[in-house]
Amino acid sequence: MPKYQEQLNDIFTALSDPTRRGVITHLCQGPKTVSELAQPYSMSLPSFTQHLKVLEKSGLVSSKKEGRSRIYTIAPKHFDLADNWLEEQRLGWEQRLDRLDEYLLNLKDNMQ
Amino acid sequence: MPKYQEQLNDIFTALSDPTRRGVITHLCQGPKTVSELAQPYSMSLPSFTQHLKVLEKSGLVSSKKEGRSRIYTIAPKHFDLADNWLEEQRLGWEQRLDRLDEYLLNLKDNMQ
DNA sequence: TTTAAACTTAGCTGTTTACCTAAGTATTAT
DNA sequence: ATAATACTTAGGTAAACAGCTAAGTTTAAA
Repeated sequence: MPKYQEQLNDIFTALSDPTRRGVITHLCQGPKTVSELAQPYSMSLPSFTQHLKVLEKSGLVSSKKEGRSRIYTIAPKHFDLADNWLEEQRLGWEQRLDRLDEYLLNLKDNMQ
Repeated sequence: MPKYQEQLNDIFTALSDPTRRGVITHLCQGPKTVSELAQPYSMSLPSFTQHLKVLEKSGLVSSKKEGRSRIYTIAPKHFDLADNWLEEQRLGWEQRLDRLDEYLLNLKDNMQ
């Protein structure tokens, strides 16, 4: 499978879970440690860090270790991949609808 | 779980598979039957129609039976949910970066 | 130098997902 | 009426996912 497709798989998989979307929303307010991120959720830490790994694999966030904490940061660049894919689809059907419009307008003209 | 969150779950899950993204891209060219959609994929029909069900559950496509065929159509409105969520996150961190910029500018001014 | 904090690793369980084959139903063509 | 087309349903398997507890490691504080 092409790398681009795998990236989209990972990104959309990462976004398909409410806990992970929540983490992203929190990270938009700035970098945070694992325990800061985990605090709002009633989930064991190992379960929670699994979600963080899924997010990091997708490239939507990155992390680095500082002392005994790990700090997560949002990685805006990877959002563009998701955005762009959605935008391309939209472009596809809009072009199609434009052609359809044109066709219908021609049809109307020819009927007068 | 709130309905909006479940919708996002379903939409991003639907988009997390390359076969399903492919179907969406094909449907952007106009409505198609199950067998037209299935034709490019080397997969059993029951496996393929399962993907179509996932897509339909997400609301990204809709279908109706016509004779012995089922015709699938893209449902643009539901793309906005995904788009909007991504846009909101982007807004979140951009506002934060703006505040940070302002802060740093002030800092610089006060140092002169 | 012990103790506490902040993760991390290992290993287990139930559920969902992605595929398959085989057989069934409904509609259309002959 | 028969046969072919276009799905649909039923049921099975292997792998991935989301959660858990218990036990480890590394770093910082007392």
